[in-house]
Amino acid sequence: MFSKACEYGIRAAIFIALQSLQGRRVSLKSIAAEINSPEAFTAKILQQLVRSGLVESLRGPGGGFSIPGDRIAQIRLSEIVYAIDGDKLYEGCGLGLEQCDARYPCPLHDKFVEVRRDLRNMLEQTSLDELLTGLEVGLTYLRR
Amino acid sequence: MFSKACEYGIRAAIFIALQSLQGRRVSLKSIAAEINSPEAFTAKILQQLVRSGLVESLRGPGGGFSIPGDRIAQIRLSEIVYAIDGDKLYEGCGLGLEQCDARYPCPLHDKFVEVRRDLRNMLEQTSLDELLTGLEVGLTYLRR
DNA sequence: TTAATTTCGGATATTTTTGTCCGAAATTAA
DNA sequence: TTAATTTCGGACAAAAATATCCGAAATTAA
Ligand code: SF4
Ligand code: SF4
Repeated sequence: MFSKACEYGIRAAIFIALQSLQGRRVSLKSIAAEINSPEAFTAKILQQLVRSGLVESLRGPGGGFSIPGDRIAQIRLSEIVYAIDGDKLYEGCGLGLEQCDARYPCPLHDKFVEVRRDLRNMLEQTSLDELLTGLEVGLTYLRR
Repeated sequence: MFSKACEYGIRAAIFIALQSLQGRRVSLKSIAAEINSPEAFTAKILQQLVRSGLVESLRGPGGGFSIPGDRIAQIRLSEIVYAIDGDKLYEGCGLGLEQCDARYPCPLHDKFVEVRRDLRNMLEQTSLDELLTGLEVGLTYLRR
């Protein structure tokens, strides 16, 4: 459904948020270890999130990544997906018939648009903090 | 949403079905031209559909691809997708957290499963002939 | 039988996605 | 100031998806 990059991005964001809640900044190293992702590749993705303003970073000893407390409830999954995958998710038609005449939609059109809209809605309505509430038991659930 | 291979496969199947209804067998060449897809790549995909028993092929002059009339109403989009992309569509979790403990689902779980189930239902409930009925005006809509 | 047509199958090439390496820049602390 | 730590950025590498090439096999018709 999503690209690997997107999966890593979401998982990383969840972990960062979880630690930020407890006032901890987390290093790339610990993130990659926690979410079980390739370190250097994860770094690239984190940079995208930083540039998009979804995550804050600080260099040097004691540095790392964090998300300000008030942002955790604001940030939606859709923002993370968009920062990484762009609007790939929202454009075009499942059949690859992007230029088909919208005035004569195929029978699949309504159903297809509906499924995609549902996915979009889900991502837009789900904030980062919502994902944390189910993880109170531990971080096990972020690993494969 | 789908792979390119899958898109070409669906479009090709639609065109073959449309022509088969009128008793015409269609060549790889005409398929690729009609659905605007790379010829050799399309050939590979058609072979997958043939091996899966969704499409019939005949070699030699006058040969080509076809779908028996009675099969056109039977074949579901899900079968085409499955023949090409396998069960990629149905497995795992959108976050890539496949081994997370299902007893402690994150808040996204229900929503995510629902979206995927809707997509699956849509594909399973849509037969090839349904897609044809919207195309009576012409084949223009199969091109980009 | 011969030639033409068309799918089949394997090898190869290109592009995109995923992943790695390494040095530079920033920050902190000794 | 120096050394250590950590993110940043660009170049590079590997893997997967997409796409091409070409000859073999099957079929048809002359
Ligand atoms: S009408 Fe059918 S083919 Fe056209 S965009 Fe909608 S789903 Fe795709
Ligand atoms: S509970 Fe959450 S993380 Fe686990 S499979 Fe479901 S959606 Fe994915």
